[in-house]
Amino acid sequence: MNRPILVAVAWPYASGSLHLGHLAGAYLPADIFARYHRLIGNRVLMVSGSDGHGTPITVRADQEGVSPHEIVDRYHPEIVGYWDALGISFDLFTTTLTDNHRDVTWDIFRAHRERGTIVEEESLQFYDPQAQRFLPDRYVEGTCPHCGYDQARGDQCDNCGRTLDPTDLINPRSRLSGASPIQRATKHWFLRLAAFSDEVKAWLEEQEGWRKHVKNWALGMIDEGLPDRAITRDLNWGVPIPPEADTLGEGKRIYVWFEAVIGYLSAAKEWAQIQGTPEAWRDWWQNPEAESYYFVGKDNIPFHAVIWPAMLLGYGDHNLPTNVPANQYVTFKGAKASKSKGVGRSIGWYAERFEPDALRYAIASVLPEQNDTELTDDEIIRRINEELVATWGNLVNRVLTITTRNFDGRVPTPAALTDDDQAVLDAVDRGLTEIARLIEQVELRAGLRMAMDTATAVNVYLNAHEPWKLVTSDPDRGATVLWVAIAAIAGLGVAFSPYLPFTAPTLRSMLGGIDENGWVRPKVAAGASLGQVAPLFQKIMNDIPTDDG
RNA sequence: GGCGGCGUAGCUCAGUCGGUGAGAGCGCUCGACUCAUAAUCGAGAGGUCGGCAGUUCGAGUCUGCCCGCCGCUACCA
Repeated sequence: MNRPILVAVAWPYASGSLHLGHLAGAYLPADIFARYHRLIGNRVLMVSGSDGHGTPITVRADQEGVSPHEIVDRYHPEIVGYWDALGISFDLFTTTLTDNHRDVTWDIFRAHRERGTIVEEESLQFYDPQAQRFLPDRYVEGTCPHCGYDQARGDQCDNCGRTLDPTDLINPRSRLSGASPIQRATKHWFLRLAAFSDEVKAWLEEQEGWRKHVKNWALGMIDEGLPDRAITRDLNWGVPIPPEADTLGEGKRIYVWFEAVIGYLSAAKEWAQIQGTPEAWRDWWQNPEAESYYFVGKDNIPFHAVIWPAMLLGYGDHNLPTNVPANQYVTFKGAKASKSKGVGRSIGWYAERFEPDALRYAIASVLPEQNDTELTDDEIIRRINEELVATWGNLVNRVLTITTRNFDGRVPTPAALTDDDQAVLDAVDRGLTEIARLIEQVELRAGLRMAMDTATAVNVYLNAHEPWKLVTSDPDRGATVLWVAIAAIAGLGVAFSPYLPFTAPTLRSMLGGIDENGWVRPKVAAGASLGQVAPLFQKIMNDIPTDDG
């Protein structure tokens, strides 16, 4: 197999620290998927980057009295540090602040403008006459028409939770100056999404293997009708409008939702340039055999399952997503908990306290692929101690300890295999096949479960044949059983490797230096010297503060 | 309010096209084993599948209504 696989991962805002929800929602599943495909020999390109534009960044910059660029310069390296610490193996993790990204954005903008699907429209917007600025909805405050709350925002009432339009507010006022905002005409560029409704709908309907909530959501959105959507804003921070189209007046930029998704393409081009093969990106974007998978949270479904495909259709000659395996959310104490209870804890907090593979295991075993999933620190520790260490780590340790002690640190030489011996090896081979199928369907949690179940089968085999007794009562048989167990562990090591990339090479060297050789049970050579045996994972004792600590 | 998803054992979750007595992991109880990080293996207890009504020979699975949670609702992305 040698398929081109694009692994496109959501672009985090460079405006704050990421938490475990981000990791579980997008980055870890993307990495597991990418590592699997690399291992089976596919050409993987995994890209993302920090989103340098957008409201959260300008809000934070305003709060701190620094430039938005300073915010990005602070958080982008922190985010990159997470990926290094946890082995999230991007081929490129860039930002949206590059000239390359601007150029690609302009290219798509121009293509749509030429075909008439980006058009100029005039709209009325609130304007603060005192501050002399157009006001985003959330900068207009007033009294909620539904509940009477007097500090409702123009986009939503925080008291009753209803969605609002700024014109709904009673006695609207500007949050900047307190002045009464006036409605004033302003021109913006709009994307005419409706022009692509039929095409996107037909495409969505023929997609198979998509998650139910993703497909239904996207189709429902189309059935409700896709309105024209403004892609520029009255801002001074963002990708500029192409010069020939920058005719709407001062202080307008392309808004982040339009350009951020373009990052997948611009990052591929940037990667190709860095490689010194500037045309190489085409293999993932224009090769009809290429596949593309977009790992995002459920809040991002409309942008990846409807809007981005529409943008690509208008651009032409680029592949639409193969799948958008959007995850639900990880919740912490009902998602409403405070930082002190664990919600706001950064990935870095966990990365400093847990071995990376242990943390990856705990998160991968609760990936919210179907439902929101509740996760606590105690649950993470439980998964590591009761599952990872007890079943898999201990299996490796018990087998290699007996072997080292009785066979002079070498892989024993087996006699003829019995049916039981062959059966356990067959179970490992079947496990590899099944796990591969699950990973390709992006059912990563089930894949990991299957790997653990297979490890249990090997533990069962050991308990049934008791090699620790055979080594004295029937040494040939003992050698055979241990050889089988080592061969099984080698196969399991392959199955676990996309999930546990840090301990995968450690295990291979313990097993006598076997090579990585695709998604098959490796051959283990009798007589090979085993490496230094040590537990793959440490059990976590009570020295890590948990939710309540 | 509208749209979508979800609500299954103490906890975290599986249940494909409706069909033999509803599943897994962990926890719990009992037992086996003792090579191994007090790890492993086996057995058992534990569920009116959110509620009500309906379709059907038969529904966790389909339909309607209700309750609860999450997301979206186009100026957060």
